[in-house]
Amino acid sequence: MADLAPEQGSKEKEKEKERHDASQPHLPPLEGAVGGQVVTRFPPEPNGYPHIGHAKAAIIDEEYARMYSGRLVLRFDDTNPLKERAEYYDAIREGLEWLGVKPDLEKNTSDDISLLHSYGRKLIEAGGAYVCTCSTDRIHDLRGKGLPCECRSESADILERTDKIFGGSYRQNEAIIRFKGDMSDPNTAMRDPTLFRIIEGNHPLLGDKVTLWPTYDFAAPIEDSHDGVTHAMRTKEYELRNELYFAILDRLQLRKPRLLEFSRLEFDGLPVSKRKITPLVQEGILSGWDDPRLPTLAALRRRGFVPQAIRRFVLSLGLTLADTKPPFETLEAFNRKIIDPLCMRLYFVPDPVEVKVLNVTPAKAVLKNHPVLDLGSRTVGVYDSVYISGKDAEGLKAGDVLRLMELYNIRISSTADLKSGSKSDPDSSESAYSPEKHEPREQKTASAPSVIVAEYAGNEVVQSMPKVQWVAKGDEVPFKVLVPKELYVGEEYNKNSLEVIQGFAESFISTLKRGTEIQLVRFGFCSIDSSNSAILTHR
RNA sequence: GCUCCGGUGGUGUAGUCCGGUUAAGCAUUUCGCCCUCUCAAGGCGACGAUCCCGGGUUCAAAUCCCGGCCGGAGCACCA
Repeated sequence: MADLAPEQGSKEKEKEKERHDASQPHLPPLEGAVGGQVVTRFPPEPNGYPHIGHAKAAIIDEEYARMYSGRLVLRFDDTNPLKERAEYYDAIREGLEWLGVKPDLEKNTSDDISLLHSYGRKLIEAGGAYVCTCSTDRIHDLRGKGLPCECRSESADILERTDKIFGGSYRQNEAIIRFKGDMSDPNTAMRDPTLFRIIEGNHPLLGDKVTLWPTYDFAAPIEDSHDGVTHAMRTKEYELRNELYFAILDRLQLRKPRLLEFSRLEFDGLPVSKRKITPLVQEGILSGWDDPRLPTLAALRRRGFVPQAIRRFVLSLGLTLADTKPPFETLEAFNRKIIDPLCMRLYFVPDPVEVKVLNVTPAKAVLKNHPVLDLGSRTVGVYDSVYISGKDAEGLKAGDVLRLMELYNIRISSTADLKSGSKSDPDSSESAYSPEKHEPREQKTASAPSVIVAEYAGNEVVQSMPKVQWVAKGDEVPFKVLVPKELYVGEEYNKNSLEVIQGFAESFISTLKRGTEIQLVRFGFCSIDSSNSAILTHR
């Protein structure tokens, strides 16, 4: 209700307010933070699609920047031409935009390549680094033993070597620049780590003009310092490199940001690693990087998660070093609460079974799109037959009474077909539609009756009466719901990671746009994926 | 192997720095009840942790100290 920031759009203000609502999970205070002067940074490497792990880092970075009215820098850490690709810069930008993370500045580490080079040269000149021409094996070996190599000594040709490496006279693998640390330091990150290496690749932004590339260890501290970052957050696997980070800045006499670590975010069964995902995408087992079984932002989005839920979820995790995998259900709970009031309710019957109702006159049912909120309604004509789900039909016996939601009550007269009707082949679909191409698994159906006969049993809503959703015969459209399961069970790809549930839905469903979030009554929340399919977001 | 970091109910966390005022707050899950023409949301409630273990310091320890156990990370010319 504050009357501040009059120039800001009120809609924008609302959004901002919502996002930082005090009643929602929030982060602890930042040590050493001064209002208006905090600068954080999100430094992804453009080497893949952004996932939930990126979301955690980006959201924390942004929350802190906003919390102290500071600034957020998005810096693409693109110092390895072998891995970066132009499409990934875009994918990351898109992901952030969707998340609602708005950087105040966007830049690339590669923009500063000459700055980085000059600091590299400066470091060598100050005796803080040297050119090493040893083989990778030898370096590895000596590092393990805690012993220095000849290149390290102050010997003669250091100037010559320096000119050579900056002048581009060395080829890939012939020389690197190493930090002069302590070869016997218990922290192996300090045993003369690599600061620059030669990569004769094609950088998406700089092409092949540059071949001497800084490593993350060198670029990160300098960039952070140079970008005015006051609080640099990274995941805890970098902890051992903090010492190096500060040592580099010390020797270069550059301002030191504060460093904070937090644990990585990953879900059980939902691997984030490219090693596990890429092959599945390439082999076509997954539909792409937005396959609903993936923890990528694109997948979460396609599956029906909203950014606000991801933000709340991430904030609820807090800043902790403990390595744990939070339950995916928690994310679902956040999402469910947010989307529930926005989702239209529709009827879908898996495994449809026809119910013919006697003694009834054709009716027009007006179905509410939401039980309590005013989201409008739709009208469905019912002659005398409807479909209900196989599961609801299963236990019925003559005399049972149930309510077809928002229609009328029926009393079962006969389920005779149940017994005579095939106990046979559970995989043969008794419905007219046929499954499309590669469906991993068909919904298994116990012997379902083909037609149940019932009679009209009044229209009174009785609290205790079972209520089931239905689809009018004649109004039905074949519909399938993709149910994403764990992609990996342990180290193994889960062959049943995508279940496909077939059924009938109201024809109205096919008018919905892709990406529309709905709730299939007594089934779950779903994101419309095509005119005849949806993805289960969660129950 | 060496070094570093973690270890609070089924799960994720708050509290730990500045020891007592909560023998442990919140969320999620599960289970009840209420509401309800959904197995959703909402409301209420319940179950559930001797705060990894063992010592020590103290009138008092989840909180401090020591030892151990378990888990993770790093030891790349990746980030």
